[in-house]
Amino acid sequence: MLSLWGGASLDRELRRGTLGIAVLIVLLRGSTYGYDLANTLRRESGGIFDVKEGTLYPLLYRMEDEGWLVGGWKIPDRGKPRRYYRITEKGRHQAGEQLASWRELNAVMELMVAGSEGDARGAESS
Amino acid sequence: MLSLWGGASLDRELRRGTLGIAVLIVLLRGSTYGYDLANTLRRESGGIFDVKEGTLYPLLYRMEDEGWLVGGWKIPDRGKPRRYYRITEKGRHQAGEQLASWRELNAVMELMVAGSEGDARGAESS
DNA sequence: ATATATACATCGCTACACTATGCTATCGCT
DNA sequence: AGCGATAGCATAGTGTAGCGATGTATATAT
Repeated sequence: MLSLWGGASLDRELRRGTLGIAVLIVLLRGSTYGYDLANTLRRESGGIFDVKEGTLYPLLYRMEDEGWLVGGWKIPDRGKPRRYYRITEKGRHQAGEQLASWRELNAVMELMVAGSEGDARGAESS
Repeated sequence: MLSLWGGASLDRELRRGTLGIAVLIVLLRGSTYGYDLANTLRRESGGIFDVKEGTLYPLLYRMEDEGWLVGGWKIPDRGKPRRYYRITEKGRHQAGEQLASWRELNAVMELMVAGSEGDARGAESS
């Protein structure tokens, strides 16, 4: 693994917090379970969200505690029991809020970039 | 000041990592010191980046360790000594990389949102 | 039989943001 | 002269999240 950000496509730090939004967004489409959620995230993000069990399950528990999701067991005809998560009204609201925050943050970042573009050089006013 | 995220301080997570990019971006304009950097970030972000000393200084130390910044003391005619940070070539490169990653992540997020927009309702296929 | 995929759970490590605190220097006010 | 506010850097302590590792268990493919 990389120490801070050196390589890799996208790093821990960048994904932080964002993963939560992504989970809510996917759950807006309908209820699903952890394993499937992980695969969906991995597939649709082109591998950027390569979420581990040790990350995803605790995240889902926290979201359930917050009341954004409700989980329930389903026993399929064959295979292991799955815990399906459905987004609540509160969670739906959160998804909207967090997405708005994300976009605002994005706008702020781009503004700051624009403010730096002109004088990127000529910095050493020592 | 943008209070979103259910009050419970989840925007912390969202800022994580992003703050690092923001610091690099501001330093692209020229060298500056911690206190001023904090104010610049707060002002230009409209309060989103309300960075605390306990966050900023360790972050600057880490970046210096990584070789993205070089710090040096300057004694002003009046006032306390300031530690000015200048971005290195390596840091400049990092800024570009991280910004590209940030934009890629942003694009992925918007794609997933678009994929959820149609069936945001009608989810409860319990 | 054995490997792989499915599926959930949790311990333990590490990193990091944040609070709180401490220190010193200067400025403005009275 | 006294005092609070602001400037400016530093760090110990706390809480929490990501994630690797590991465990459990079933189904399918080779």
